[in-house]
Order: sequence, then C-alpha cells, then structure tokens
Amino acid sequence: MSSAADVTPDERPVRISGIDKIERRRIALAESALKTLGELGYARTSLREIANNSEFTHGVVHYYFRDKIDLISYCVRYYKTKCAQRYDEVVESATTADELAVGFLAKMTQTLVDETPMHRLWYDLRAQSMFEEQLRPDVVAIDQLLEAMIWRILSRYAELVGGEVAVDAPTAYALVDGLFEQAVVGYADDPAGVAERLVGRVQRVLPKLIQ
Amino acid sequence: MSSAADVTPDERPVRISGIDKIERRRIALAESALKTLGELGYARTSLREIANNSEFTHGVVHYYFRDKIDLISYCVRYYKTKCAQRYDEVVESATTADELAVGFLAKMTQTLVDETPMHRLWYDLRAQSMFEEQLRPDVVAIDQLLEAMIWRILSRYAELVGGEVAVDAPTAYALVDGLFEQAVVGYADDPAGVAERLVGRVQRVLPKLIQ
DNA sequence: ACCGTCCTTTGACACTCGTCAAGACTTTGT
DNA sequence: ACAAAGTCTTGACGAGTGTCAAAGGACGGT
Repeated sequence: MSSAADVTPDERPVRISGIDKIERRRIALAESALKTLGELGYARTSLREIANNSEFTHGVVHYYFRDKIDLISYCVRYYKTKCAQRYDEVVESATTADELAVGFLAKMTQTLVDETPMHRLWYDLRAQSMFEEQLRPDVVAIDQLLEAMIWRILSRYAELVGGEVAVDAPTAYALVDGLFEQAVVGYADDPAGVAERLVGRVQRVLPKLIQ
Repeated sequence: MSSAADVTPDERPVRISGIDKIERRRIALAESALKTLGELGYARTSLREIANNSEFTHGVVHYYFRDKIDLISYCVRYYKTKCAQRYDEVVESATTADELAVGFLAKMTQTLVDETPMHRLWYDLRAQSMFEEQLRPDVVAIDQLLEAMIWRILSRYAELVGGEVAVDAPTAYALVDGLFEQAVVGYADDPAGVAERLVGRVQRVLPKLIQ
C-alpha cells in the first residue's frame, strides 16, 4: 500500500517532517502490534514480542509509547477507526432490502474469515476491560461505535422493507454481536462451516427484529 | 506419577479420608482460586496470588495440581457443575408461561448481581480459549451446557405458551448470551440500572423467539 | 516407641516482563 | 562542514512468574 504514489525524484524519506514521521512510526508500530496481539491475545503479548515481530527493536517501542497501556490504547483507537465503517458502503449503495441483507451478510462473513485475529482480539480486549480499568474508556467507545453501526444497518433495512426496528439499538447490537461472537469463538475451534451457519442464523433472526 | 504402581500387595488401609481429603483440598483450592480469578481475571492471576488469598501456601497448590493449566482447568470444570443448572428449578416448578418468564428473569438478575465475578471470569476464559488451545475443550463443554440450559427454558416456555421455538438451540443461546454478556460488561463499567435494562430487553426479545 | 508415608513449608532456579539509561548512529539547521 | 537535535541499539535493573526440590512436620500402622 502507498507504494504507487512516489513521484518524488528524491528517494530519501526526509521530506516527512517531524510530527508526521512520529505519527507514521506510531502507526507502523501499532499495525505490527495489532498483528501480534491478534495472534497471541492481550495477555500473552509482550513488548519484546511485538518488537520482535516487527522491523524495530524493543527500545523503539518505548521511545514512541510511554508504556504498554499507552501502546495498547493507541492500537485500539487506531483499530477503531477502521472497524466500525466496514458496512457503511453497503448501507449506502443498497436500494432494496434484499440487496442490503446480502451485502451485509457477505461483508460479515468476509471480515469473519479475513480478519479473524482482529475479532478475537476485540473480544479479548472487551473481556480484559472488565478487569483493567484503563482499557474501559476505549472499549466503551468502540462498543458504541459498533452499536451505531448495527443500528444504521437495521434501520435502513427496516426502511427498505417498509417497517420499523422492533428493538432498541443496544438490544439489536447485543443480539447480532452474540451471534457474531459465537461464530468467532467457534471459528477458533473449528472453522469449517462456521461462516455459513452464521449467515443462516442472522438471516433467520433479522426479520424478527423488524415489525 | 508413580501413584498407580503400588508395589505393596498390602492394601492401603481404606482411608476414608484419603482420596476424599485430596478431593476436598482440591475443591477448597479451586474455590479460593475461583474467587481470585473472578476478581483479577485469568491473565493477572498468579499461583502465588491464589495461594495468598487462601489459607495455603504456594507450594500446596503445586502439590495438588500438576501446573497452572491443570488448576485452572479443574476450576472451570468445578464451576461448570454449578452454573448450568441454575434455572432448572424454575423450569420444573413453573406452571404458566408468565411464571416461568418471571422466575427466569429473577434468577438471571440475581446471578448477574450476586455472582458478577464468576460471569466476568467466564467471558474472560472463553476469550482466552481462542488463544490457549488447552482451555478449549472445557470452554466448549460449558458452552454446550449453557446452550442446553437456555434451550430447556425456551422450549418449556414455548410449550406453556402453546407454540414452538422459532430458532435452533445455538441461535437462541447466542442471542440470550449476547444480551447477558452486554449486561456483564456494562455492570463492570457502571452497575446502575444494568439489571433492569437486561430484564426489559430479554422480556421484549423472548416473545420474538416463539411462534 | 519407631518408622514410613503423606502433607506442607520454605527457598531457590531459570525465565520473562516492563522500564529505563547510556551511548551510537542518523538527520537537520546553519 | 559542524554541531545540535532526533532516532535507534544495546544492555542492564528489579520485580514477578511457574516450577521444583529439599527439608521439616504430622500422623498412621506395627
């Protein structure tokens, strides 16, 4: 990514100035950290392991982040910006209820399969937040983002179908999330058929949430 | 090791307290461990902390359990026997749908409030099982137990109401569990009103699962 | 009484963790 | 080109971890 647009004759990455370079490094570190976190989980991921799985040394991590919580927190916030708008395009482009449902379900299974580690990490972090107070604000914020996302999908679906969502936003989110988490956990145990079962279940539940 | 091969043909006098005492110690240790685990979570709980919060020393823990996973695994299995039959009495004694619903919801909020640490731990362990393979069998077993429990409640409810459950057992479990987990996570953040909101949501969702 | 077995304590081990500091290397301003 | 500022490497520290082994105590059978 981002390799196509170098028109600059100068090869030196010097042009990236101060603040920008710091932010770039932090993002690179965060992405590397997220990869490791997604594979090992929050508890078993150490700063050294993160540095090890990256092109940096463990000292660099501490140069760009105050401490471990600072890094994790940054990772979570970075992740947040990417995850909650996954379905927005589908919602905006769909012109019929069926189109929306199909698009939603397709994206859902796609992210389940393609980004399993990220979802594992999310459920891990949400559980950890019950014990580690410092994680709570970020987790709560993401939860609200996801709830709003589900709500956008459901209310648009209801609109297209000519009805109303029969439950409030937190309830709708909890229900859909319950199904999705079940799929993520099941996917870790045995991936075969999990995605299809998830689709079937959401398909059958979705109409019941509209009246 | 070397426990099975008794060289002495001589019977070990049937010490009633023998095996029984070992099991008793293990249970006592497990209960103490569960208390600590429920408060600190899986990751931040060390064997020394468990021993510290009990009347034993950290050496005893290793005398009765091979290693940490052995202890945790035992704890989880011990916990399992208590958690999945929480609602059985309600299911058996209820003679009307309303009675069942009220009893179920009452027990649900009661366990949410009284045993919060246990539920936190459960969701923590389920998340950890995605990363730690050794935890998976126990987690899967408990999940099935809980699924069966929810199914018993729902199918009895449908029977009393004169209908049928409109979704399959895994779906029903995922939906209810989604609502419950939302409540547990929310309870850790701010307990006020969480139980009431949970009751309201389950009350509104429950009829939609019957047809 | 003594002895062997079970139980428990204590202390040590090898290791990993987060954190930091001293110095080396690189880039930038002038 | 030279010095200052920024960036990175390396190695160390103390604390905490799981694990284990060697003693000490308790208690039964003989």
